[in-house]
Amino acid sequence: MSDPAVPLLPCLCANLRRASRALTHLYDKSLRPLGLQATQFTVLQALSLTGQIPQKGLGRILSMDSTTLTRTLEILLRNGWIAIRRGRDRRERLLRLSWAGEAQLKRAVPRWEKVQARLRRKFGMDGWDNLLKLTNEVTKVATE
Amino acid sequence: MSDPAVPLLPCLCANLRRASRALTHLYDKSLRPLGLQATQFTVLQALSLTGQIPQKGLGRILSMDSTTLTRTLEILLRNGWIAIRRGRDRRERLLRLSWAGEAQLKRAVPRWEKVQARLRRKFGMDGWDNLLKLTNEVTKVATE
DNA sequence: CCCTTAAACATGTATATACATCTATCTAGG
DNA sequence: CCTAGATAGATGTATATACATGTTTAAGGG
Repeated sequence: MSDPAVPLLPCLCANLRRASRALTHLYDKSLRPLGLQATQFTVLQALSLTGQIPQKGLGRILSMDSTTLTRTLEILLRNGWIAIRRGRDRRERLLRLSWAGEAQLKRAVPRWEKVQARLRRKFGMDGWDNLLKLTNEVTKVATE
Repeated sequence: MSDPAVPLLPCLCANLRRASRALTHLYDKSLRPLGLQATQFTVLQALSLTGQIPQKGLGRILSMDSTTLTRTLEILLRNGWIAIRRGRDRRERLLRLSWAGEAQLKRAVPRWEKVQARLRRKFGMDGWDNLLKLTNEVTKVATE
């Protein structure tokens, strides 16, 4: 009781990173049968929402360094889940889901929904919305 | 306006990971002059709070795989910031801060406090407490 | 005491992440 | 047109992260 399994850490970053590790574990476990990691799923889902988009733009949306994205896109490309072409600005790479990528996303979504639903149940509607809102706020504040 | 720079993502994991990346960036920037990463600072601070503790126990507190910790501890050891000895149970490694580690932590704390204070100002007391509580809750729920 | 099983940690491998630096391309002045 | 500066992305390097697997030690049952 005085020695909880998950003690509150004094550092917001430490708390958030720990939560991120723990939560990612859940999503990863659920997606593992499809050979997908949470990050990869996120990119596929984001591409599905945005449609064709330059790498830089996707990086901004995900608050992810463009060079980090380069490595993840390499994996998605290797698996045939995305297609890349040069933009009119020939420095840009325009990204989009491939057919196989859409199919993979479609396979993944039910599993993802199950995890989401389970967590929504555990947190309650209010806790859930609060969480989304607050984490979004963190990103905004940290990005300014 | 209809295309915010930081759109709310439908996936809790994606939101949390994004916030984690953005927030880590702040802490890392602040600690960089000391050659410390946020994760390393977290381990030093945790060791300062717990005192001597086996690797497994530290992993549990941080919701971090023990093998992940092995690699981070390697870095801390290389820098002379921690000391490791075998436990009575000779499988265990008992971790503690070294003198240099305490000194390094002491150098880092003022920078860390500045970031924390700045964020606390931005979120307000309530938002701050809420954030700590909620992220802690996420860890608990995801760990069950 | 021996054997089986389990626990703690190490190691190999793959991905996630970002910084420093480099190349190619674009843009704005002249 | 040309050049200087800025931007998009690639590459090298280091750390963060976890899984599968291997090694050592402990604990328990015969």
